[in-house]
Amino acid sequence: MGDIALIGRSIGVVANNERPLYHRIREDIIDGQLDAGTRLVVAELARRYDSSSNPVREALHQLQGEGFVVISQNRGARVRSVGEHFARDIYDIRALIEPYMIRWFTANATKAQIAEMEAIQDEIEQLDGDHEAYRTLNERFHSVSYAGHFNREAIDMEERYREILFMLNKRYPLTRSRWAECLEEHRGILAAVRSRDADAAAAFTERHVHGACRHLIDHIRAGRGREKSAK
Amino acid sequence: MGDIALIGRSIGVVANNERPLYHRIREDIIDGQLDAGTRLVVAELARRYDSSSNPVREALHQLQGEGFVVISQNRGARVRSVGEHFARDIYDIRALIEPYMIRWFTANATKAQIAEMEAIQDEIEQLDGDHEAYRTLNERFHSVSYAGHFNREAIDMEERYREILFMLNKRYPLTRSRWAECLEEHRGILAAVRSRDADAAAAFTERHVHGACRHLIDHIRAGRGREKSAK
DNA sequence: TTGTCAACGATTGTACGCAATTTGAGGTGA
DNA sequence: TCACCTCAAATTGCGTACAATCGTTGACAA
Repeated sequence: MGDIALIGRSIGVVANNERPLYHRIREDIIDGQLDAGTRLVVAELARRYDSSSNPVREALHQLQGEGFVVISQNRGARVRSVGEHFARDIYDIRALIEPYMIRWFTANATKAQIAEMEAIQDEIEQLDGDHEAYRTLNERFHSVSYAGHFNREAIDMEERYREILFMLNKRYPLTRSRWAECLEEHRGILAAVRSRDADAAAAFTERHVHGACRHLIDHIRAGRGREKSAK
Repeated sequence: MGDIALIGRSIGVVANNERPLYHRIREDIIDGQLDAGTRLVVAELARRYDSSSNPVREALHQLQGEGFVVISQNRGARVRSVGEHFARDIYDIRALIEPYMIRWFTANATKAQIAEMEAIQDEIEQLDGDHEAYRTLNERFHSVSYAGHFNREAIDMEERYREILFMLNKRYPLTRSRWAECLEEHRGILAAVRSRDADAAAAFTERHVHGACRHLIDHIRAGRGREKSAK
């Protein structure tokens, strides 16, 4: 077996087949490797991911379809930059979807699922200012309740929006007061789920989303204020 | 200058530049030229739209991102087939989004917009069983209230879902009873908007969506029943 | 009838050439 | 100094060809 040829080939194959190019670019956008507004030059990306232009173009078009990328005629692709408006629009939608989803969860959750949520919440309670850990656990907390929902379209939408907002939120720290609110809201959700009170669960969830929205927008505005004064 | 070459070239250019390939395929999917489940073979489409494989591939990937097409690894693309489940999932989401949008419209509609809605509703009232016309006017009726909304993401989502459901609903006629319900619901929405009663407008809108959902699903089930007995 | 396997069709990735467009740099003139 | 023009480089978008790979199909044998 031609070792060298195989090695050369397999490096390429491994790098390419590891995962679809589309996923890799998407992840790099979400975790900030490619941050908002960055130009996405086809030739560059092809080199970067050790691929060629066709797969890159296809991935970019798909990402445009999902809203992560904006392609303009003859001007190429850019990572979608999420401004205050867009963020508020998305949170508005989440404020409708999440209560809808938690309602079903409240009615259908198994004891094991509830126990899992409680375990995660316990971990969160014991956290002490570690934002990174909080974001991860918060994600897990909510995904317990949404992952099993019957409405796959809603799940996918939620995921997309969560990812988009994730890459925006990462830039801003959680204030102490918001942290406290989050704990409060989580406790409220848990209590409601335990007692199978769908209305209460929905109400707490809506508060949770609106709270997150206000928190983010305050930070964006503060950030813009600082930018302006720096000028 | 090689005339023949130029002619060959210019025909291609004219046909291609009419509109982006992506739009043309999307429209053909929505209005049923390419119906659900159809295989989308790249070479075929390239011929059909007088283009080449690269643009087709890109268009298909973008359409996948938007949910109109499903691409499976090494098995090619198909027009997404919308089953009962998916339809209900989408209607569930619309039942959240549309009331949200009508609320804003109720608070912010200009007199001219309300008058426009009334004019469209008058036309609908005078219709007599013409389903085709009803669908068009119904679309216009609702687009008056949604097109001006501040939440662009919600508008785009609504439009996508409406198009997906449009291509499904087209296969089934409107029953007399559903027709009557629709008129009733429209009148309710109009009255609520006129009196700036957001809650009422939202309630009627939600009923409108749920009614449409039930109507469609009944037809799908009836259709399946007929298929089975035909076997 | 069932299972195997080879041929075929289609997708997927790669490569190259060419036209059209955008963009930025530099020069010109008011 | 500033507006405006020109031009060249960079990049996109499209067309084409081709190799590798995967799924499917259908013939054939057990």
